[in-house]
Amino acid sequence: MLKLTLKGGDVREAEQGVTVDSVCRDISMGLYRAACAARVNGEVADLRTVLNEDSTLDILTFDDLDGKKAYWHTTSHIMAQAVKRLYPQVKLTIGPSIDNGFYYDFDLEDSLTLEDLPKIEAEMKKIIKEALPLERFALPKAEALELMKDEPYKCELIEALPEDEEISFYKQGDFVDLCAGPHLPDTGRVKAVKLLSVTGAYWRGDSKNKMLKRIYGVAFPKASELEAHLQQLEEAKKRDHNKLGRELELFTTSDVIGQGLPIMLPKGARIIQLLQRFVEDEEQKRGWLLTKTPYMAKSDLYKISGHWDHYQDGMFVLGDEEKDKEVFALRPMTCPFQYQAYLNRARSYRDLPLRYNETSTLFRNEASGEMHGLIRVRQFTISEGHLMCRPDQLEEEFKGCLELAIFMLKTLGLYEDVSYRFSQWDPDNREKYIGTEEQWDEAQGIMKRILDHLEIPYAIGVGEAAFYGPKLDIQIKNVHGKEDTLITIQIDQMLAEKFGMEYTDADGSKKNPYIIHRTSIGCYERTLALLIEKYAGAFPLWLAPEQVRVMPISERQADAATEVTEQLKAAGLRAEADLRNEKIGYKIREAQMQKVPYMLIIGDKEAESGTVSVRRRGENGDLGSMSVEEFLQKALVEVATKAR
RNA sequence: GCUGGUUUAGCUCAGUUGGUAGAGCAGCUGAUUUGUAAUCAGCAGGUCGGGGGUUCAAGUCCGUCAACCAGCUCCA
Repeated sequence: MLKLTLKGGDVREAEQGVTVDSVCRDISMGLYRAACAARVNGEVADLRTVLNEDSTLDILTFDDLDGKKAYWHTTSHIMAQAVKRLYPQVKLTIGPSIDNGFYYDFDLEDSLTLEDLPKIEAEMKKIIKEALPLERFALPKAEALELMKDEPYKCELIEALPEDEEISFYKQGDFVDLCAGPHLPDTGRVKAVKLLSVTGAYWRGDSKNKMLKRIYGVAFPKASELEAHLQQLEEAKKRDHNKLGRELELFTTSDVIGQGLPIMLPKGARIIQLLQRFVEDEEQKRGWLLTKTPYMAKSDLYKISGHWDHYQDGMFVLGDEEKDKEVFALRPMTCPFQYQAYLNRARSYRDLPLRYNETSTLFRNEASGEMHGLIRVRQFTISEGHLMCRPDQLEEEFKGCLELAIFMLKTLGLYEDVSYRFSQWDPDNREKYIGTEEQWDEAQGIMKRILDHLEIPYAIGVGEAAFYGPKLDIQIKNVHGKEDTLITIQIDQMLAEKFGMEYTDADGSKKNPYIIHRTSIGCYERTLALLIEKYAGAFPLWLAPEQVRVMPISERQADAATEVTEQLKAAGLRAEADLRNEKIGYKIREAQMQKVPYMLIIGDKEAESGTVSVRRRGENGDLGSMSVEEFLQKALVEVATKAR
């Protein structure tokens, strides 16, 4: 008999050679039906796994991440089988599970559009109904290649595996796929499936390769869960900054201005102004010195910095090197400009650290397909800064930059939504970077020590570094789950040397300072986009473009309403009066839709007594009546504390 | 840049086999003077994304360019 130690420490006895699946059945039929995979001695495995020794056994259901992965991965195989049945000439590639479902990439000459998805879904339902068992088998490499001889992409994958490796396959009915697993025991375990979209994707993620057709989908054990998930996707769409930001008249775009060049409307511009003032004031408190540097420079500058060789595709170049005496380029980064400020005079070790900040507008010639709302644009304004320091100051200064970024994120309410990425270079892609291997090892070593010392939990992003150095990127996901960099802090020990930036040390020797590139709040456009989604357009009072809407019940109270509005404005609140002869319910509805935080309602009673009836955005009843002064105090405190 | 989709009034959308554009909301005007999420009536608003082509005739069919959306690649 075998001893199986279950989750929670229970020990069960079982026959030698029992499958995990039958252990599940012994435990309970409910668990048997819910099981997706198992963790056997710490390794994720199929439910068909045969147990021959004493083991720890953890049954994974759809509620476990690895269970979910097996479920979705199996669904992707079902989809591949369905596509293969409908389009026998299709060539299979890969089909993994992802964070929120699965996809499979196909090489198919026929066009494949959204309209084809229901047909594929129907075929998948047939396969599910057939409840085909998924059977695993392994072959030596030569036989694996023979088996997959009609699948060129599979052969390419097999070729890349070690010579002596046993290559695993999964078979369901007439469909066989190269796959490491694990999988559900049979296709009948999948219940509610929905195919969501069909898009293009490069083979092996390389734009030089052929573009394949990718189908995304999702599946759940219960139809109601699928329904809820689709509902959630719909809700997310409503928060999408690109939709909401336009509806709330924060920004717009224009065909004749061009892609990636949003127009900030008064409300959006106001929010950015508020953020900018807040950031600049906070930076000043923390010892940062504001610079104002030009938006463009001669190519000479970019040749020194390395941008000309490593970033030219990303720059807007004015003029032609062949024909023109001088060629200019709009700046894609602030670094080389602020370095010129450093170079203004000789620096002593006593001058360091020197912290330069700038509200810096940058221009990057992104490829046409990359632009997206306010997240990815061609012109943006960033709270950029460069800090020159001595080696002994590096960690403390890095920490200061990080603390500033965290302070900003916490104030905005975004801190709980971010994660850290330690972005390193890719040694196999040398032409992307300047500097030597030794310099990279050193810079990354320093950053690693600092991050570990500060106990920053990070993921590593290979190949995500800037061309001049490693980065700590603070990542955030948008409402659709897509991740972007919000804030970045970088250590650079290469550009100071290129620019001849030095300081005289205590012993009289000349040294290159370390440079920290950093942003404190990120670029304002992207940060605004994330804020719109975070708050669904209902900004905290201190950031709301319109903070108070004053509404008289009838024309009789118009003067009182005007007076109250003026009083609020004089105290610094952004207040507007709605003096139209409309029903009060109508006015409230409009203010609610525009997400105005406070509505002040004035009837005869209020007008006489100098009070207002206060209503808070999103709430059904009024907070009650209070004097104008009382409201003002309350609101000003809320603004001052940046309450959320 | 690549794959697919979309583009009709300020917004959300109708528009039949190709036969010469419609609704609701918003806007304007008037009436209503209103107590908590849509008061009533009228008016105005469109080179159907731009520019070509096919046709007796194009919102509708076919190129092309642009913008927007999803994804890939790239990136703050």
